[in-house]
This record gives sequence, structure tokens and C-alpha cells, in this order.
Amino acid sequence: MDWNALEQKWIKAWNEEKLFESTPDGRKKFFVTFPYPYMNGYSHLGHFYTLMRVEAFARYKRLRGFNVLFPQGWHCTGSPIEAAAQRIREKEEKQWKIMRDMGFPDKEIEKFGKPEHWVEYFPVEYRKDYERMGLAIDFRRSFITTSLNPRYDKFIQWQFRKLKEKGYVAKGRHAVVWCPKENTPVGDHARVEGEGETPQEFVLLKFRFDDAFLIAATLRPETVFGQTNLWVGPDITYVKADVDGETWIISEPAVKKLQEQDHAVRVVGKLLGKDLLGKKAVAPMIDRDIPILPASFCNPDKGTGIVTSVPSDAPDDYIGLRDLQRDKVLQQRHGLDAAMVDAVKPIPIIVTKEYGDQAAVKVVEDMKIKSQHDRAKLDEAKHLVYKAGFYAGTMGVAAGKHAGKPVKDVKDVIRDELVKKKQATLFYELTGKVVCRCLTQSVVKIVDNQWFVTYGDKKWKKITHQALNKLTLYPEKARQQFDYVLDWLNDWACTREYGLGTKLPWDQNWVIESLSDSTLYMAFYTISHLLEHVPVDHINDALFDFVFLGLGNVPSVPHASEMRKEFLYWYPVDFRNSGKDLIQNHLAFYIFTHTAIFHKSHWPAGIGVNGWVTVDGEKMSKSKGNFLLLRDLPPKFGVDPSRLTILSGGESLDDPNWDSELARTVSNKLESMHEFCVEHHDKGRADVKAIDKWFVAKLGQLAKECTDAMELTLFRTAIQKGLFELQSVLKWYLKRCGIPNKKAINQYITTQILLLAPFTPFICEETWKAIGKEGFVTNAAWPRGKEAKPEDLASEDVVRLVLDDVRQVLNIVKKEKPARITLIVADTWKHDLFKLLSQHKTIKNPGELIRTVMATALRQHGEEVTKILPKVMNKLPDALLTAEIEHAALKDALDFFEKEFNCPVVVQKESESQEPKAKQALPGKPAIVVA
RNA sequence: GCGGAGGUAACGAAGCGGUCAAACGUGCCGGAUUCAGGAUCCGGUGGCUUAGGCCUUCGCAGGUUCGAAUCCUGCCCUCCGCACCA
Repeated sequence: MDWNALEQKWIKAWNEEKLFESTPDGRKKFFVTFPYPYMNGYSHLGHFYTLMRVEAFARYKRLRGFNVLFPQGWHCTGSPIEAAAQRIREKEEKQWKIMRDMGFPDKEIEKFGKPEHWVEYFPVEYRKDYERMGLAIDFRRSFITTSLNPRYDKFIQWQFRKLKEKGYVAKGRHAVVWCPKENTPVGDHARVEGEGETPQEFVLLKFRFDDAFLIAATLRPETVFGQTNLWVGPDITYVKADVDGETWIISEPAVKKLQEQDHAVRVVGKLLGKDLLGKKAVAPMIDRDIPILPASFCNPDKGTGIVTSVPSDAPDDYIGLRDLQRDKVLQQRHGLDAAMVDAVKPIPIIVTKEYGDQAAVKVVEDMKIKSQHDRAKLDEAKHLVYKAGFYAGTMGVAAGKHAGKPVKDVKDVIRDELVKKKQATLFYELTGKVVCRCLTQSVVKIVDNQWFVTYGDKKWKKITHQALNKLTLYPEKARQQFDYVLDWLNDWACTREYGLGTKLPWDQNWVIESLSDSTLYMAFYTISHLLEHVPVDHINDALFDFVFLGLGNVPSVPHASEMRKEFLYWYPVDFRNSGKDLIQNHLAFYIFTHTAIFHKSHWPAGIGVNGWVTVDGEKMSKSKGNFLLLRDLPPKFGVDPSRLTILSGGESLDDPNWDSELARTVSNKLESMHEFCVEHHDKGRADVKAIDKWFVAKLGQLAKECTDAMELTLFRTAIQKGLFELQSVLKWYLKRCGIPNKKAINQYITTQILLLAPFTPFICEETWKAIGKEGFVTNAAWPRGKEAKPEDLASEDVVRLVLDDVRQVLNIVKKEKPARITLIVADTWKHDLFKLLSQHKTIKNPGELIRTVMATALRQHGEEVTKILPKVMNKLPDALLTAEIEHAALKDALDFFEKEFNCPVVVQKESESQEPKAKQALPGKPAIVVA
């Protein structure tokens, strides 16, 4: 089949008819959206799956009579485009390679040095791809984001002014990864080293030391009660510095870090670690004198280069202490008093079931760690101790008023107490080394004019929960995750100093960050095609207030009333679908923002989430070479087969798998489906046989099951029912019916085309037309189906079962050409028994069931009943036939059996049969004798 | 570690207390048709079996039950997220 020609033909036809340009009318509406993709590369298979879920749902709803709106915008906000452009300009190898891999010649790549070029280039390509895939999108409403689109820009400004009015935008302090040379934050994309590293909160403990403080950084403030000593590196140079009016002793590199974190630091002197050894300092919280001892693991680049020692709960400290206590030479070299060193003993502070009250000691001894140089083992030990201590431990008596409480509950309390007493202060350190693109090592900076959207606001959370409770989730089981996320979300830094976007209206130094500008824009779709025709200077807050909130009089702006009408008609969004990874940010933000700005009736009505695409069982990645772009699909597989394949790959939250093999074979399947329909339409006999009724009942049943699946966006199941099962039912029918019944086969054909239409619209249009239907199948009416009654299917079930069973028998006896086959229908008393059993389905105990049966006239077959009952009690057919009907059904199928087995077939009743096997017969399962 | 979703035959994936050796699809094997087929059709695809049966399987180990892939407990493994990034 020439898929390409077919696709072009129908895309053209749809476009000419403006099929997907949706306008408000009297019908019920259905509004779907796919989050606008980011314009820094071509659309790929991952998009395609999510997109197809939206598309299939949209087309299905259209068939169900809804006026469907499916718009699509293009996202350009944020730093990746700008960063990539910069890398192009800087001729960075990696970025150039990415562009070459996308198929751009070097001359073209140059152009991508300008961020604007990305924004001009990719939306066009995306539209081509999406149109090519047959997506039912109203492209009149497409737009790009950022200030490059002044209308959208104004909308985002309006949105942020609204949020601020409501008190949901606030200024605050924020720790960021910072380049001290360029004086900018260093995002992941701008790093040559250290992707994924983030600022981590440390507590700086202050140890009184004469008129100064020794400063030690810790991640575990709750362990202050077990401090026994301090560690310094004997050969490390420390500085004495004036910090915010106090004198601190810290390592040299710590000075710069503190300065970036809002501390006034002035170095006043230097000293070596060994100068401090043997002296004592007063430990915070416990107010005790503790000695200063040497350790090899002190690192001037980490924290302050001074470490507080808690040997009970820090393996490093314990082993450091043990090493030192055993090493008299070392003690002497540093002039340490042996008695003092030996007097240092771990102090139990945290109790865990696994490790008792001195976890570090226990773990180090258990693991037989030899010295502080055994890094790998020590790290493992640290991990074990921390895990047990923090999550499962409780504070011991040494913790005073905190004794008996879970560690994870009091950690922050103790930290705050220390800070309040001015015995500690907070400090941020990177989780790992980060190097900026300018090759400078990054630090943590506290920015105090950062803007936040206050998702941490309790009242706002409560309202958002209400919105969540009201909306439909596809699938429902994602709800728990949503609920959790709404509670867990905290204030979100919503502005950047760098990147494309909309400037924060009241603070032009900031650009609104990409996840923050994409929370309300679905409303923009309802008016974007009209707003296009409004001069930019007419667009202001009053207009948006009117259109989206119904505030004020009709502004004297072209289309103002019409825009209001569009918004009221289309909103809320009925289905917004994305990958499950977006639950914790985008989708949550989306609900939040809607509740903040829009009326309740415009809050999201439905959200879908889905898994991550794999390709032929493997994760899709560029390095594996299995990275499929949308544009690769049509030439390789055809659009319809691709659409069907991607949705067959999985559903719900599972990761769907793209099966290339299926894509190839399904193409043939669709083609023969088409040929069959064309060939058989409106042909056949007029008289109605039992098998025709069965077929029609099955068609109704499958259409019903398919419909149920569609409603839940279980598209894999829908395809299963609507294509594969329907085909196998058809096959059986054709095998059984002789010449098909005209009405039945016509019903099959329309059912088949319509059930497939949301998935494979091209071939369906073609078939639809070929069988002489008017108009587009895209606009036809969906067959909702009808549940079949089991008794309508039961006769045929017997025939199918007999066919299978005879085959099995023939297989076992290895007889290929039987001389004759006898089918024996069970006695009426067995049918009575089955009927009785089906009335007592609730009785699950065989003994009780036998007793029940024996209480009836069936007692006269007592012996046999006892024998067969346990075997059959759980295998009753869906519907029971009488012996007569079963007999008739088999007789009716004699021709069929004889043809299938190529031998004479006879049907008998058990009572008239001479065959010894006759008594094996059961209702719905005749005895079989092959000769 | 936490929150969520999962682990089923060669693979993808249904099933979620009894009709389960387990739908459907792909792959594979055999047959038919064909000059030919990556086309179509038919049959097979855990093991044993000359009568529709039996045996072993649904991450691992226990348990509940007359009965467990399905329920409970513990453990192991995979995926998503744990943030200021799209």
C-alpha cells in the first residue's frame, strides 16, 4: 500500500474542509491539550506516545458527538535554547555534533547561534511533523512563548500580576549554584562538570576557643550530644577571620564560600592545624571542654576544614579516634598527652534496634574496618549508620529533653535550637564539585531577591486539593502521587537571570522561568487565533480580566466579546496528558495556578499521565542509536501503523514499548482489512441464521468493551478489542457462516472502520469512502455497542469448544485422518445438575454442595454426582443450554465439523449412545469419540 | 531512605481468589497456497502422555484458604520523582 499517497490525500482533504478548526457551537465541547514541547530539537517518539493519547481521545470524543478542540503551542521559554545558541557561537564541539546529528549542514548550524533562529525554525518543523502524523490539531491557535510573542508575553505578565495580587508570589532567600567569576547562577546546562549537584544545608557549629570560635560544619546537628573532640588537619593552614563581628577559625577556602553566603569576612591571621592540637574548646549545646586532635580526613575544601567528632555515630570519627589512641608515636609527635587521648570515649546518643547505642562502633567493628584510609568500607559504614540512625533511631538519654524521640523528628528542632542560641549558623555547600563553563569552580550563593511562587502556602494547598478531588485522573491510580506532591511542594523559585521568557512585570531584572510560565496558558488557546488580530497596544490587563474573569465592561477592543465567548465555551480543559515525570512539577503547578486565578468552574476537569517509551524493549537514547524521531516514522512504517503501534505498546502508568516488528506487520493487517471491507460490503444472503445472530451479538459486545476502554483512555485495550478480537471473531464467522449475511457483514464493516478511526484515520477514511459512505469517517458516529447476553453466545461456545477438544484428542492419539467422529450430548439430568449448581454458586465447599444436591431428585444419580461435582463446580459455562438446544446447535454445525475434520460426524444423546465414553459427556462439553 | 508504579511464558503484555498452562500480539516451528515472498491462510509453541489427562511454572521465601499468578508477611530487583531543570 502506498501509505504516503494515502496520507497526503486525506491531510489535504481534511485541511480543505478545515475539519479541525474548532469553533463554539451548540454541541457539548471537549477540550484536550498536550503540553507544548520544548523547541530545542525535533519531536521524537516520546512525544508521540503522549501526543497520541491526546489525539486518540480527541478523535474518539469527536465521534461521540463532541465539539473537540485540540490546539498546540510551542515552548521556547527558559535557558536551554539560549545556552545551546551560545554553545554554537562558541563553536563548542558537543553542541555542534548534536546539530550535525540532527542533519544540519555546518552553514545552517551557524544560524542557530542566535536563539531567535531556534524559535523560528523548530515550530515550523513541529507543525509539519504533527500534521504529517494526522493529528487533529487546530493550528490556527498555535503560538510560541516568550517575549518574542508580545501577545503571549502580555498574557504571562497578566498571569503574574494576578498571582501577586493574590499573594502567591513572594520574595525570598535562595541558595543557588553560583559562578564567582561570571557572577551568575550556574544551571546544569552551563557546567563542564558537576551536573546534578545541588546546594546542601550544613550546620556550622561554633566552639568557643578563648575569644574566638572554631567552626565545624556538620550534616548531623542531632549528634551534638555525642561530641567528644574536634578534628583538625595538622598541616592544614587555617585562618583567623573576622566574621560578622566575631572571630572565627576556619580553613582558607571557606572564606570565599562564606562571603558568597552573605557574611562579612575579613582575614586577620593565619595558623596551622598543629598549633591547635592538644588544646581545648567548648562544644556547643553540651557546653563541655573537648580536646582538639589530629585527623587525616580533614579537608580544607570541605566545610571549614574542622570537623566535630562524634565517635558513637560517625564511623570516620570512631576509627580516627581508635587509630590515634593506638598510635603512641603520632601522639608524641604532636605532643599530645596520652592520658587525655585515652580518656576520649564514645558517648551513646542514638539508639537503634540494629546497632544498639553506638552504631558507628558496632558497624566499624562488624565490618572489620582497619584504618581511616579504608575509604570504600568507611563510606558504606557511614551510609549504614546514617540510614539506621536517622530513619529508625531514637534519641538516647544524653539528648536531654529530646530523649526518646525519633531522630528524624528532632533533627530540625535541634538545628533550630542551636541557631537560636547563636551556637550555630546555617551554611550551604555543594554536594559535589561544579565547574562552570568558564572553567571557574562554582560556589553556593544566597540570593535574597529571588521571587517564589508560594506553593508551600497551606491555604492554597487546601484549595488545590479540592480541585484535585474534583478532577478525573487517567488512570485513577495516579491520584496518590498527586495528593502526595501537592502536600510536599514548597515555594518555587520562579525567576531566572538568564534565558528566554517574559520579564517579571514589576522587577525587570528577572525572567519568568519556564515551568512557571506554562501553568495557565491553556486558556490562551481559546483566544489566540482572535488575539492575533488585536493590535498589541490594545492588549492589557483589563482585556484579560474581562475575557477570563468576566470583570468590567466589554473593552473596546476588536473581538473582545467573541474571546469571552470562546473562553466560556471551551474552558475548562477536559483532558491534559503528559508523562508521569511531570506530576511533581508541571501538572501540580497547573492545578495550583488555575485555582488561584480562575473560577471554580474553570478548574482542570481531567488529567492523564503515562509512562516512558521504550524502543523494542530498550530505553530510547541517542547513544544506543534507537532514538526515533517523529519524522522517521512515516517513511519507515507509515503513519497509521505507527499510530496504532505506539498505542499498542502499553497503557496506564506502565512504560509503553514501541515494537518495530508490530509496526511492520500491522501495516499488512490494515491493508487486508481495507480490502476485505471493500470486497464484502453490501454483499451476501438475506436469510438470518443462528450464526449471524451470534456474530452481531459479538460485534455489539466488542464495541461495548472497546467503548468502555476508550472512556478510560485504555487505548491498548481498545485496540485489542476493536482490532485484534474483532478480526478473530470475523474469522470465526466466515468459517461458520457459508455466505455471510449481508446486514451482519455490513454491520461488521462499519463497526470495524469506526472503532479504528481514532487510531488509523487515513485507512479508515479510505475504506469509508470506498464503501460509499458520505462525508468523513472523522465526523461519523461511534458505535457504542451493546452487552451480549451469555445465552446468545452459548450455542456457539459449545461448537468452538467441541472443535478445540476434538483437535486436542486427535493430537494426542496422533490420528490425522479420523474415519468418523461421534459427539454425545449429556443427559438431561446433568443439565439439571448444572442448573442447580449455578443457582448455588455461592457455596464454595464441595461437601456442602453435594449435600445440597442430594436433597433434590438428583439423588438418584448420587454416585455419579459425587464423582463429577468437584471437577465441574467451578467450571460452569457462562450460560446453560438445555440438552435439546445443545443437541440442535451441534446438529446445526455438522456440515462445519465434517468440513473441518474431513470425515463423517454424528451427534447422539447420551441415553441413546452405545459408546462407553458417552458418560463423560457434560453440559456444554459433549463426549467425543473418534474412530 | 522517602513517595509512586511495577516484576507473568523467547519477547511485549492481559489476568488480580476457583472456568489458569495462563487472553492477545510479536517471534519461532510445521503445513497449505504460490515462480517467489518480510503476502495470505491453517495448525503448533512448559514437560510428559495413543482420548480431552497428569506434572512443574506467574521475582524469592514463608503464611492464610478446600483452593493463590491473584490475599497477607518479609526479602530481592526495575522504572519515575525527590525540585528551582525542561
